[in-house]
Amino acid sequence: MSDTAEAIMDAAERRIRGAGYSGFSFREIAADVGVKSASVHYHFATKESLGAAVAHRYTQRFMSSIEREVAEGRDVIEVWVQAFRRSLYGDGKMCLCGALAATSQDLSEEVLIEVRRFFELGLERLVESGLSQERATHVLATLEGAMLLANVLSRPSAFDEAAAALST
Amino acid sequence: MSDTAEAIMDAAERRIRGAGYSGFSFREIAADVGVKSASVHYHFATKESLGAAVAHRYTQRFMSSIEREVAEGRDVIEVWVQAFRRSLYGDGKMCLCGALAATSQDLSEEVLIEVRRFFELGLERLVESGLSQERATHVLATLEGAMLLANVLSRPSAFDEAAAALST
DNA sequence: CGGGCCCTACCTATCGATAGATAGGCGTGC
DNA sequence: GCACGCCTATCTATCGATAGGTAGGGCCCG
Repeated sequence: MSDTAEAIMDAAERRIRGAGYSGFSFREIAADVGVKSASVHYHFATKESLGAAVAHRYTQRFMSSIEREVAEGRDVIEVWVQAFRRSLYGDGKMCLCGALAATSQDLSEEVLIEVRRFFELGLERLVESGLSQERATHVLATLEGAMLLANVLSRPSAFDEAAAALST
Repeated sequence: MSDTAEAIMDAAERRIRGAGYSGFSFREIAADVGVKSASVHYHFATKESLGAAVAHRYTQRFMSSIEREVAEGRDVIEVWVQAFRRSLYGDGKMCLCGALAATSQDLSEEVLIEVRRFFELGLERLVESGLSQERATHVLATLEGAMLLANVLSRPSAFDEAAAALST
């Protein structure tokens, strides 16, 4: 994976987390990176393949981070809350897969598969950590919803308010 | 408000709930209603004004329904859970304002104001019903996140799993 | 060594489709 | 007769995608 391809994925990730799948274009990404839109097509043949690649990388990174911290013996719920919280307070944007999931009906199959994978893997990890299926779904839903509220209200503290009940 | 204008808002609401703000066009709406795109512009000068009008109507209807049911003496949490659940099981789509909020960074100010209003009014109503600020935020976040998961996973039962903890 | 060859990583230019938006005309009913 | 509702036709901008070309680096073969 070349530096340019990485930079393209970074730019696409930023754009998607702010404005969803329809919220970014090859020209914008190209401008962000400093190349022409045709060069973005060189690295990613279609918009779908770029979207899917970004979602896949996001999921890998996210789950790896979670697994590493859980392996350190930290409380599972706390690890998940902090993973989302870092992302929110870091740049004030949505969870990438949350932003994509909200408009799931205009995602191509290729992208949808990757987005679903994020949520399925997430629930799987939570259940493996000892939570019931109900509790796992509740935790993931609350964290995604908390990101949504904090973002749209431009009030990060809304995330903490919503997530507080998970820790008790 | 003419029948056509109502039909335009109905069509826009359906499209937005499935694919977000960028996920609908004047031509699609026009085809849904059975007129030409220029006629949609006759009723709503700009896409922004249509989006804002739809979000405003959605909020009004939603809050009115909630208030009516709460006035009947039903449990507040149960009323909120059922309001979202009906929408999900009815047509398998997102909460309109949730779908818009997820891509808040590419909404115009006009639309963003209406979307924010939904969440601010919602929190206000929940607090007025006796919930703490934290609890109100938790409930709204969980319900929005539960809609998100149920939709992207095409598994309505995920909503019930996520929301179950709210009723206990 | 060096010429031929292919590959990577970009470029310019352009395609057809579609987006939101507008101008101006036609017909119906009060 | 004029306001309303909808039309045809068209505009400009932008979309994802493609065609075709170029600079430069590595590699093999004689």
